Amino acid sequence: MSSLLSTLTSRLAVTLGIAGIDESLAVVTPSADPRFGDFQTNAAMVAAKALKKNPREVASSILEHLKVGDLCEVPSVAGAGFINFKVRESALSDALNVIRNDMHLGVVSVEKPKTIIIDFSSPNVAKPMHVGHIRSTILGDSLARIARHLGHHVITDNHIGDWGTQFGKVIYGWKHLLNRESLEQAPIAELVRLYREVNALEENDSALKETVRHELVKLQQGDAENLEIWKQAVALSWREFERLYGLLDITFDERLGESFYNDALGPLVERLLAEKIAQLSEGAVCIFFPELHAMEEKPCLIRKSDGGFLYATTDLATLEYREQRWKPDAVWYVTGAPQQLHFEQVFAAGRKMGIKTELRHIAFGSILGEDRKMMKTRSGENVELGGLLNEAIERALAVVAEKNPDLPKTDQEEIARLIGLGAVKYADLMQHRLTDYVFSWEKMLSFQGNTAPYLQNAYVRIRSIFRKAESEGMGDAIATASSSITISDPAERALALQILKFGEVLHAVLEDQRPNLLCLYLYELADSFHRFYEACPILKSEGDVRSSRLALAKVTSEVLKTGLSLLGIGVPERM
RNA sequence: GCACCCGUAGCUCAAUUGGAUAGAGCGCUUCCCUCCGAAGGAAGAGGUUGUGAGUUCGACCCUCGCCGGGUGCACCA
Repeated sequence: MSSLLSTLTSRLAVTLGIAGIDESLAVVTPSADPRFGDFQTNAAMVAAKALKKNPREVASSILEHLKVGDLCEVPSVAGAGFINFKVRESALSDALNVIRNDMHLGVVSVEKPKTIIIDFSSPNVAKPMHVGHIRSTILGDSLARIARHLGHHVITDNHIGDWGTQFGKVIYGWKHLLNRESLEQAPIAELVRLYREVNALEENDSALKETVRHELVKLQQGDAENLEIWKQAVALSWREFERLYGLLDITFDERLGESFYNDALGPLVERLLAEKIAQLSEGAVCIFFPELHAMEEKPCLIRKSDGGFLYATTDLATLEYREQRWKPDAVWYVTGAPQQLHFEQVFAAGRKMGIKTELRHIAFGSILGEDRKMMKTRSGENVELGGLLNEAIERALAVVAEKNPDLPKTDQEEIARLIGLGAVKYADLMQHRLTDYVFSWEKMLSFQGNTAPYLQNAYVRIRSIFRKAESEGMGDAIATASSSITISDPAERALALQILKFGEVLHAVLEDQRPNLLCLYLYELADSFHRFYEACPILKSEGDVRSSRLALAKVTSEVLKTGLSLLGIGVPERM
């Protein structure tokens, strides 16, 4: 079923073809200002440039052949050569009635589904997840949800840091300083304690330093005891990670950490050397990019002079594994902007290895504290994610308890969970991902403005209308609300047009991996609804008008719920 | 030094292939609850989009030069 916009676009394309103009110029967009109609196309102006003709004349000649009378009022040429469309109310009603009965709410799946691997979150074992992981985790999850919703085949992979030099200290600490009880209660905290204590002891004790290093070497060589300790540390860390992912409602298809690729690193380096893709330089093995001007002096190191491997080595082995196992069309890495150079190197190296897959670094900015510096605790440490989420829920609970004290405690807690977690996620996703943003409890938990609670509340309010309708015996009105939507009032019209945009916005989000566009859309949808709600009485109207308005409210609530779910945010029925 | 990212209202941020008079929220000034949830709505003040050129019918967006902030740059991840 084609949407209003896509119908207009295809009609325009046909007309352009007749006029001898490139059909790819047939782009129709929602108008920026209602005074210019509902939709517009700039095709005439773009075409005029290529043809070296007067834009307005081109626009006029396009209109001579364009047949859209069934959908719009007579299109007009305006300004420098814009063509404006004002949709007929009947066409608007028709389009909305189609969407209302469409379980995908007007969202059309992509024509050619891709296999997309999304690599995100990636915490380090034996360390707590902290604010630094928030954006990767939330952004990656949302992109995965949206890509799936549009019909892509998505594989989410949590490439955790489960192998590294920190294990020398952890293992030594485990053997000599372990507190079993603490380990049971708060495993990661105990592992961190071990790491720190050994680190401090090492400072002035070179003999100990050597012992600790030896523990790491034993682990790398496969020593049974050390391997067992390592396995337990990984398992215990996972236990805590999963608890957080469960709270956030985030799941992964794969959890292939760095250690999974250990055995592949040596052979990979040897092969790249043999194939002359890599070479020895100052004792290390590097891949050089003399053909890439910006990276002439930025080689990718894949083996240290002491024989150890690096981050890039694991990434290349991982990439190769993914290529062989899934043959993906794209691999997306959701990590911070500072890692840009690293990924440019890995991608360039990958291309030298013959990998054609679309590789994208989905970079994002930092979360700042109120002081506009990287967010830290007062003592200068990373803010732990678990504590942050708990605080969000507690703060939300305080608000819910105050605004709605009559609700049962368990309901309040459930609502607070949805609001608190939604607030944290939304505050992150609503920002353009590349900009740094200032973390503010007050702003994200406010019920006013562009926040998750505001959107959740818009949904709740609609649900409340339906509860009221039922309690007042308007069951028949609800039943007939599925019969037909009729648009007449300007506020209804604005809401209807906004609802119809849902089908387009998700594609735009995925184009640049920017969920903030979906946030903006949902905020504008809630805004349109509130204006409609003010201007158009629903339950106080009667007959067809009432059932039409109920239906309009219903679709709005469904789009809100679906849209929020694609951001990983749930909605309560009341709050 | 080189590379990348960012400079938009007092503050926090948007702006749909380069489109029409650059939009929201917070804060500030006024209004609107005998009326479906005021957790809302209506109206107002607030801008040389860091800066100087260039390309274009048209530039927050593209090109070049400056200024300011952030990040990264051979054996950490």
